[in-house]
Amino acid sequence: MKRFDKSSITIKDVAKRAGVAHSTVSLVMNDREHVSPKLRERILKISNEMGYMPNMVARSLISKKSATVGVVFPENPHFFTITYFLMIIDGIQNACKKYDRALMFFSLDQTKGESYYKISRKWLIDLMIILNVDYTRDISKDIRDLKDNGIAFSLVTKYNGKEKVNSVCVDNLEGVRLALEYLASKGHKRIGFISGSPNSADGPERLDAFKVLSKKMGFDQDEDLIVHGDFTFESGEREVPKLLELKKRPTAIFAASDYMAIGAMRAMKAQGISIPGDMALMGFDNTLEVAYVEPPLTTIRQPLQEMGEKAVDLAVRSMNEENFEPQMAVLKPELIKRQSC
Amino acid sequence: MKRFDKSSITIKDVAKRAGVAHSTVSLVMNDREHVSPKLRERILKISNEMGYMPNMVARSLISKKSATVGVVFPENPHFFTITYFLMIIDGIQNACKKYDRALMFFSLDQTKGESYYKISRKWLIDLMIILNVDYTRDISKDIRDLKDNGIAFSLVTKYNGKEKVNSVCVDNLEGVRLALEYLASKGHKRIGFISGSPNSADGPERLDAFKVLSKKMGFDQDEDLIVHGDFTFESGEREVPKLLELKKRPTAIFAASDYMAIGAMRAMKAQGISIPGDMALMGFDNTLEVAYVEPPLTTIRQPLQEMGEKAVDLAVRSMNEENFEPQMAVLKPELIKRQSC
DNA sequence: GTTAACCTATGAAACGTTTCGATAAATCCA
DNA sequence: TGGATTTATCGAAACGTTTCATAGGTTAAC
Repeated sequence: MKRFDKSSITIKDVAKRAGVAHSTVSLVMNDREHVSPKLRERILKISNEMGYMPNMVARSLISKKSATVGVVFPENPHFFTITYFLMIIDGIQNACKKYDRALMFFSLDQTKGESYYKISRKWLIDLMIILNVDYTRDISKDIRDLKDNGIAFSLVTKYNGKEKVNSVCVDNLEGVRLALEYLASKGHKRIGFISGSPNSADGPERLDAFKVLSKKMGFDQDEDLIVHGDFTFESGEREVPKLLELKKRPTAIFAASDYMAIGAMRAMKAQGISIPGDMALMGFDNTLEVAYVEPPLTTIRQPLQEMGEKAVDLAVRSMNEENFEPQMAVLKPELIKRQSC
Repeated sequence: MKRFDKSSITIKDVAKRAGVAHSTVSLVMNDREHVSPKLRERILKISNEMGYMPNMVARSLISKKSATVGVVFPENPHFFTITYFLMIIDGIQNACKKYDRALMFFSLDQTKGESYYKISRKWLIDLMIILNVDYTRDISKDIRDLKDNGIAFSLVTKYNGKEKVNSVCVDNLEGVRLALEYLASKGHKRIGFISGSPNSADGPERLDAFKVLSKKMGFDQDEDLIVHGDFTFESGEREVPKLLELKKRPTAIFAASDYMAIGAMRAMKAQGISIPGDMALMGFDNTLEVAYVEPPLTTIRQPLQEMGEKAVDLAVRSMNEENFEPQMAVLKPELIKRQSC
């Protein structure tokens, strides 16, 4: 096993060259007071000449802060191909730039069930973004550990535990309302719904919203107009035939995620159903792909990038502001009209 | 500014509880020899009870290794929405799991032109993957610094400098050949080409391959059958009209990237051109989106996930094997037949 | 029964920072 | 001018590890 040891320039090297104590150089590097302007100037010049670069790891060890944003993501074989998450991450990366932090990723299956808190301790992550919590797993102890130890974090999902935490989510009721009102305006009153995963925050919320609003708006109320997916493409493709087989077919289908809508679209095409001619189709999320499908999918946009950025903003505030109360940011969805309705 | 200081369990805490020196605990934690089985057992038990977790930062500082893979990515406003890179990253993440390393990202615009080497020193990154080198920037000094200091790295692009380095790329000549032979087999002999960015490795390579092969295969050789894009959607949309305006139109268009092909597709649709009825269209890459466009795009697959994984594999080997010679891995492309030809 | 060889465990030093109390120098005020 | 106050700089300690030379304690060999 090779080692690299040609050591790089440290704060002590700079100090020696400048003929001062290395603690003084440290003060300069951190823009702290109590250093005379001319000495500061001189040290800065020398450190530039020498190409000094602070060692973030040593800094991290002593200060117990890491200058990173740690993103914890759920077990998923091909996480980095799921554009839903990636748009959130794009927002997170934006924020990283703003706060000058590097980005670290931790996959839950890799960390073998280690708690969020343990991950943060292990890597001295002081700012953590938690994506898409699995509701079958009880994370309340974990959340408490994070809070008790003063680690700043946000969830990008709704959190139902009793602890007050930073979280960012979309207004699902409003999103479903936008969709249903739009479909109603197109004359639909018999609407099929493909629900999302019951083990998430969004799945049940959108389902409830659909039930409540479709009743209120006077749509057909048959039990079998609702089928149950899990947000994935495959589940959309699998579930939509149940709607198509109904003696009395819906005139529009609303899927609780874009992936399911695209899956449904494939299944519908396979049966020769024309969209929107024979049947209208709507999705939810506005992920990257949906502008490219044929027909381009009408959907409800979740402001995913904003959500990622906001999650970091909140965590940063709870780190910096003395009496910051953790908060839930509920962002507004938006109707994106394309050609599938 | 709040601080979190409720300190966590360290190796010394475990040592104290076990009544041994902390260096002994260290030996146990690292599975090193020279510890009697029964003591090892006891220490392991105690450390589990106490929930000990090694501090990776301290470990990193002393060992000058970081247990991470650092990915350096090019300046790009929305990097995390570019599926081309993300598929590579998905492969890198796979490898991270395999080698039990965490993933770190460094955006070149954020690091404000810091050299790769400086980034690696700053964060003690000992394994680095460099995505998509900009050929207008001379990185040879940077590359030499990395090599001289024993930092393992791979480029995910072809590297033309004189230093031997790990790199992973696709066989562009073969890819273009697959595309052209397929088009020829469909009876095309007048083929328009949209080239990629001249500041990359792949752009000029695919362009040259097109020129050479299209001559060899006896296709029409008009200068204006070639237009110049930069791999982006917008450039495809912008450039393709030049081909459509030709007095003698091509019967097929081959774009050097999928994004350009999709852009071209939009422009062609806007002019009422039917694909593949009026004109065939091929892309290159097989990014995520192209299966969803209408018609689904026939393209040349780059094995992006494999490339990401291979890049890490090579870097790991050059770190672990005493006399490992850096190598260039040229992966084979593959023809993906869909419905645009 | 002595010496050599080995194995286990130890303690100190090191990694590159930040922080903090102490000291020295400079400035102030009377 | 001298004491008090402020400012500038320093040195040591700490962060949580790994590593390495060394000291005891066993065992093996003669």
